[in-house]
Amino acid sequence: MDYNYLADLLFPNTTEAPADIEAKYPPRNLPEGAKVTRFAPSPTGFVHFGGLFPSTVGERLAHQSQGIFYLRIEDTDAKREVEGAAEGLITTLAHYGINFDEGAVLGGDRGDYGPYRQSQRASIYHVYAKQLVREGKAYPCFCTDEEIQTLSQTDKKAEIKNKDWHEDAEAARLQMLKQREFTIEEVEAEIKAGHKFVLRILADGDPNKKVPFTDLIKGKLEIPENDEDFVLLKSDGIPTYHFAHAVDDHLMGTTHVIRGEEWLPSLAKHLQLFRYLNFKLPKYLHIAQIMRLDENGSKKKLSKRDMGANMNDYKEMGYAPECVNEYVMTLLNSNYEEWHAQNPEKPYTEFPFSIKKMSTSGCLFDFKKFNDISKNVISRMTAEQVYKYSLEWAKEFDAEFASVLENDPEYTKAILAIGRGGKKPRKDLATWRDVKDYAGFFYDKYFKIEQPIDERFDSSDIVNCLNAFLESYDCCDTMDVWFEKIKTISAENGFCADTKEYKNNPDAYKGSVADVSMFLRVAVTGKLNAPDMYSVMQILGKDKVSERITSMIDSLK
RNA sequence: GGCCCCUUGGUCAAGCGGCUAAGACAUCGCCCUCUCACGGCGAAAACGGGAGUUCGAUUCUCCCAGGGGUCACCA
Repeated sequence: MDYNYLADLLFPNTTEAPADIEAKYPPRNLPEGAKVTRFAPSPTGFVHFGGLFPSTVGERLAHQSQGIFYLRIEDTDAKREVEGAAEGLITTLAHYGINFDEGAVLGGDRGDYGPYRQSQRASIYHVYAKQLVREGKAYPCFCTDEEIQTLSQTDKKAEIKNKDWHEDAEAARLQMLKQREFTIEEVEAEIKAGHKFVLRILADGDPNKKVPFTDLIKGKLEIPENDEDFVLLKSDGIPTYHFAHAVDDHLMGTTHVIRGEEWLPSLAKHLQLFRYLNFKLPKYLHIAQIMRLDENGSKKKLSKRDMGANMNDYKEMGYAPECVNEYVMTLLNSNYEEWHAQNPEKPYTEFPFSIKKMSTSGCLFDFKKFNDISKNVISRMTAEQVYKYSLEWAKEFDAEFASVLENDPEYTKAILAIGRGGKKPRKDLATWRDVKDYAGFFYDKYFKIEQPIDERFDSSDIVNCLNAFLESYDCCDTMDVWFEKIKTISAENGFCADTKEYKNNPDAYKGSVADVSMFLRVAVTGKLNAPDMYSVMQILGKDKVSERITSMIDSLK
């Protein structure tokens, strides 16, 4: 077989040699040990939670080593591509602080190792494809899609759990193997007839032979050699993931390939390809998948459509991006939480991220844990920050609330400052959406009696206590004086002023000072639970406090 | 079904041949307390099973089981 002739037949317009391409992609001038990593999504939708892991790892590894982190768009499948998805991915990633040194950015590409969109690199792949044909390592296959589908029954594979499937697949493989035997004349005839072909690798592996391989996360693995003549170039001349991965990561100088562990089964193909192409193999990090629980209680890979998968949803739910980062970091490096506890003020980017600390097994997404982290992050913010972020959120998702918030910024900030800034800050907010529930009662627009006063109390007693409070209330009182007055009112109306005493002897009283406080709380906030009443009243102001208490009294008469 | 990966409390996980097997979240008590939140103290809760190596296995090896992933001209 004259492979050179075959190569020219298949790629008549490809004139460059691999060496010509290599010259355009010189080694990067980086310090010793610098890592070059990339995030390489296909533009088929949004960034999902699972995608945040490899991108965060890549970003950390590169920037921690003064390396390069770039974005490559794997748009090799026009059928699945979603209009505007690439731009959406870039925007979302930026929202989570994932910034790229090179690659696809809004409005074009940046960097000397592009193009960074695979659809624009067809001619480059063809150079290497042609080279493989010349060396007898790849061959054209003229089988149609339908033929292969029928043979392998892939559309029925869900039902075929037994050996049938295996046999069908084997039959398909043998059929395809025949393609290996085509003569030059036959290929020439097919080409002349205008038939399309896919380019397949001529696999030389024996799956019974295992090659040792070390993954930086998984450790030592045994990979069976590849014997599948997988597709390099689709019939439209665009490469498959496998081929594009090898060519691009080689040319772009990727030192560490970071991807999900679902790629492990096809690693054998990649090892073979790098060997065929004579490329230096990069290091690999196969990250364990994020899981979710299905309705039967078993773990499944978290995928699109799943609750919590779409990162754009987090914005709407009101989660701050730094909360998401924190959670991702705790899952990525188990010692992150400890470090953060010791360095509460430092951003996560100062944490010494370590590959060794990455888990080998998939974890479940835990909203409870995530919310806890979120509460901690927000509790450390200033009232000013909380105001800014919650207003930003409200402007986008709750315009009415936004206008209420910014109607009197100082008032809102005073509210948000309650219990904030001390050693033991309140942790009421996990999301910006929570602000409305937490502090809505401060605004007349949202104030209503949500939880009534316990029915076991006599309304005349309640009215008496509230009236007594109104008479004695002085907004200039200190907290101590304020509370002493409530105690006095309690005692005068048959409620125990001392809660301990009340506990010891509950039958001697109508209730305790805690109950009297509850009357006030419901009257003023409409709720059974609220932040410190003294602070609430201070911020609300005497007029508003009086108005609400009076209103409660009227409703009880 | 073949192949590959994974397996410590409900969840995330320390551990890397000898420990009363950390810690965090969640749960449940108690304390603090005007409620809630915070904070403090405490409780309950785990090495999937079986062989082997070894004086000694959560830790090393093998087998099994369970879970997950993958088997496209998708990535």
